[in-house]
This record gives sequence, C-alpha cells and structure tokens, in this order.
Amino acid sequence: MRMSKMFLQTEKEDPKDADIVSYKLLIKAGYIRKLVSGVYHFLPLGLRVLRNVEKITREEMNRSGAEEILCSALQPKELWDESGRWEKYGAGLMRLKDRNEREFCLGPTHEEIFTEIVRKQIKSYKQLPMIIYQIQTKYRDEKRPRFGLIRAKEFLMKDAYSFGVNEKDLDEAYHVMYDTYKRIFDRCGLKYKAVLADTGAIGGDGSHQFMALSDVGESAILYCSKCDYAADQEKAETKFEKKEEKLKEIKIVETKDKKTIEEVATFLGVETKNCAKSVVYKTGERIILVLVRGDRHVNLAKLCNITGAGEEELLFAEDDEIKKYLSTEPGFIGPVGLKCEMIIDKELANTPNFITGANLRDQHVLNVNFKRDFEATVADIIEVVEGDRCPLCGMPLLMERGIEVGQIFKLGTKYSEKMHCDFTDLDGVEKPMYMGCYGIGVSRTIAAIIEQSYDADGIVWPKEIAPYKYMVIPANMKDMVQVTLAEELYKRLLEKNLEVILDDRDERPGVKFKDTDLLGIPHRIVVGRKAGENIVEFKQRANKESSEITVEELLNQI
RNA sequence: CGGGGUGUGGCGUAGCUUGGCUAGCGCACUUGAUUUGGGAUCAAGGGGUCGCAGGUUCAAAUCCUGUCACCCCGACCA
Repeated sequence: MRMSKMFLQTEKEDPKDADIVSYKLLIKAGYIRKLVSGVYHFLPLGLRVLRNVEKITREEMNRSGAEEILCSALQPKELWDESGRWEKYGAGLMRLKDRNEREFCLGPTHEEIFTEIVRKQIKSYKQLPMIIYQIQTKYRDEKRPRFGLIRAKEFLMKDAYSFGVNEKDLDEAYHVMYDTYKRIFDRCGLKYKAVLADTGAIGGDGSHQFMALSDVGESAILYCSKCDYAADQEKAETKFEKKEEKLKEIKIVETKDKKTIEEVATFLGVETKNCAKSVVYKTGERIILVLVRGDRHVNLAKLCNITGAGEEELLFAEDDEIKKYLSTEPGFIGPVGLKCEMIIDKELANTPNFITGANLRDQHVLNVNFKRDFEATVADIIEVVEGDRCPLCGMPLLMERGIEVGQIFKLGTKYSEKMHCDFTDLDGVEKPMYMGCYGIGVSRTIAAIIEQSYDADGIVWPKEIAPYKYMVIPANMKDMVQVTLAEELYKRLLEKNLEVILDDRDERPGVKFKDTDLLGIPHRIVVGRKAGENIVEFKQRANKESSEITVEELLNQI
C-alpha cells in the first residue's frame, strides 16, 4: 500500500471525548471513528487489525475441530419466548418491529439461534458431539457505553456453541475451548488470566472468564498469592474462621439518630464487623432482607443467583416501601421479629453476638445470634476483597483489574430442555443435548491489546496483530536515488508477500517517523543518505533497536 | 435512571460572566517558493445554519425556556 493513496488521517491532538489510551490512540492513528456513542466505524487500518484478530481466532477455532457458520443478527421474538429471555434479558435487548408489527431483536448473543439450528438438523447421538461458531456483529443496548471499543453497543464477537450427549461431552468441549482460548490470547500477545466466573444472564453452572490484565478493566479479579485460585469478584469466595464465643443475652440499646453502620459502631465503641448490615431489596412484589457483616458489601451477582432475579429486576427498596411492607423504621432495621424473606451471609451467620437495628426508631439490639434469635436462608452473598483468605488454601487473596476478552460457559441442558433440542440416544430414548457456549469479544480484544502495549509515541502492535508489518520510508522525496531504491525495496517486499506500506508522501522525514510510530508498524525501513551505497536503516518499533544494513542483507533477513 | 460537565469549519479551541462592527487562533486542506533524518518556514487562499427549536431585544455564539447529542461520576444505605 502506498501511504499517499491510503484512506487515512492521523491526528496530532487527543480527541476531546476520550480518556483511555486505547481509544485515544485508535482515533488519533485513524483506525476507527465514532458514529454515535458506543458505535464505531472501522477504517482501513482498523479493519485490518480486526481481521487479524479474527484470523487468529478462526484458525485456532478450526484447529480445535469447530466449524464456522454465519447466522442472522435479526432474531424473532418467538425464539426468545421459548427460552424465557425475551422478558428476562431486560432493557439491554435491542428490540424492533417489522412492518407487520412482528417483533424482533438484534442479537446480543445467539444461544437461541444456534439451538434452533441444531435441533432442526441433529437427531441422533451419532451426529454428536459437535461445536459450531460464528464471528458476527452483536448488539447490546448498554446502560452506559464507554471506553471506546471496550464497552460498545455494537461490537464484533466470536461465539461458539457445543452440543453433546452428556456431561462428559460437555466437559471435553469445555476443555478444548479453554485450551483454544489460551492459544488465541497468547497469539494476540495478551497478558491475561483465566478466572472462575459468574454465569450471569447466559446461565449455566460452570464458567471461566479470560481477563486481559489492565488498570482500566471494568472487572476485578481476585487471585491467590500462593495457589492457582483465581476468580472474578462477582464469583470469588473466601474462607472465614468461625468465631467461638459464648452467646450473650439479647439487649436493646438507645442509639439516637445513629443510622449508618459507622455511626452505630462508633457510638457503641465496636468494630463495624461486629454489626450486621441489613439491606432491603425488592424484585417485583417480593421484599427481601439481606444481612451481611457491617464491613462487607452485598455482591449483587450472587444475590441474583440466589433469588433468581435478573440484575435489572433487583432494586433497593425505597424508605416508604420499607415502612409500608415491613412496618419497620428505615435506619434501624434488623432481622429480629421481622416478618419477611431473609437471606443471611454465611460469614455473618457464624458471627456470634452481633448488633442490628431494632426495628424501632433510635434503637439497636446487641448480642443478636442467628438461629437463636431469627431464621433465614444462609448463603454466600458478600463481595470478596483483597486480603481475604483464599477459599482453597487460606492464603491472602490479591486483586487486579481486568478487561474481559472471553468467557466460556457450561450451559448444560438449560436451553436444550426449554427449546426441545433433543437427540435420540443409543438406547432409543430422546434426550436433551448438553450445551456449552464460548465467546470472545473480538473488537474489545483490540482495545485490550493496546492498553497493554503502547508508549509515548503510539501503539506498539504485537507482530500478528499489526495492520502492516513494514514501513518503507524514503527520507527525501526529491532525492531520486532514495526514491528509486525505496520503490525497488517496496516491490521486492511485496513480491515476498509481506504486508508493507511505502510512505511516498512528499513530507519531511519527521512526519513520516511520527506516523509510523503512532500507527505502531513493527518494522521501519528508512532509505536515506546512504541509499547510493545500498544501505538502509532497519528499526524495530517494540525495542527501538536500529541497524544500518545493505538491501541484500535486509532482504535475506526478513 | 440520578448527579455534574460540554456542544463554535475535519480536529483542538478563544469569545459567553458584562449582548454590539466582518466570530478569532492552532492543526489539517489548496496554490507558490524555500526546506528535507523526529510533527519545517514564508506568502496567498478555501471552508462556519456558533447542536436544534422557540423567546427577549434595535441587535443574540453571548440572556431566557425547551429539546437533542456527547463525556465523566454514581447506582451498596439502615
């Protein structure tokens, strides 16, 4: 490609609306352009990068034995009704109607579609197991799109679905995909961790996320300082020690105007972890009192799983609703004597003699004990933080932030049962298939790569990702010796089937160097003053090493 | 959804408080000259519904009302 002909515009100044590196650089270097919030165009260089990530993904998926298809993005409501997700998915689903008022959505994910395709075609155990996948644009009406390609409304995703006859098939497919994902992200040059994950809206009972480590990541990862336990914060568990202490007698104390945990703890001269935090949630008509230790936060993902509520359905109850439905006093809520659904965190359940609200204005209760004083469902509902104990080995957990670039799920028969995706087994009995699903955010991966690989001058692409691998720069376009040699070199590199740009613009060399760095082209070849002696400069973007070599040496070397 | 902020040529911005002449500057773009190893210099030039709608006024980028878009923060309390 000739730079003079390229559809490219680089910018010197940072875009006003960007504050993370990957987005700034993608815009400045002319890789992408924003249409509206959360929706982006890929310009020639951006598309080449996207295609490179796709290529790696496709090659590794094919290598694993999976087969590629391409489904429609437009999906009819009926299929989503079958799985029950038309209601459950909530506002994130892009819904639309055709001219006959028939309802559709733009696919945010494709479990329903793949299940539909497979149930039409696969009838026998003999045709299983199998994995099919696609690379396609997905649509999600995000609450708040942000960080450029990291959270977009429209984005490119690779999604794969496995179908098998039993759990063993599923486990095998899951492991194959796990290994495949590692190969994909290795080739993308990412530093990442595979962590245990919550299954969220997709459902199922086993999942890993692949997290590209980065401070701008929206997810928190907790991992053990000693063993190899690693989990998303939504999923992470911790080990706690059961405190042995004699149960004391329950006692009401006056706590005038002391509403928050901190106020009460300070007032009573105790630590917040000796108090119980009572949080009232509602989902539809259901009112749930959730109890965690005073120094803990409720983990919404865990709570959703336990209550069966969707993340958008589970809300904090307003004060007047609390008064109305629970006949208690906001600010002084406690489990003792309260009549409603209650869930207590297992850590608090094992804490003796804690303090709670008394359900009366300006009063709290001391020495409350689970079981003795009230009953509730026990569950793990706290958010684990850095310093908590590893659930496997008990050593302290560390925390890091990550960008979720991939996730794999064991779906089991969740979709196949609802949607009647059955096969006839060896014994002649019709059974639901065991499914898994496996996603990679292709466009998001690009942003993650940049977040991990840039410097003051611009992007530093890993070699497989770079849109072009070589930049040939004639330093002075008026010097015919330089121009001729550069043209010759360009031709020779093209003949070798290398991805090369010739910067044939009539610009000063500084401009060309700056652009090469900004674009992140891995290898730069400058044809300059020594062109007459057939010597050029060969410089590497990543480590800034450069050498002067003859054209012949260069051609032999690459 | 709640809170805060911002909308002025392709990009980045000044002007707005205190209304007033042709809306200024840098980058980019066009033409010419000089220049050519880390974002050149000079000269000439083109490009603007000041987000949109309404209002106040002799007069609105500027004041008022509404609206749209974009960005950031938040969604944890008993």
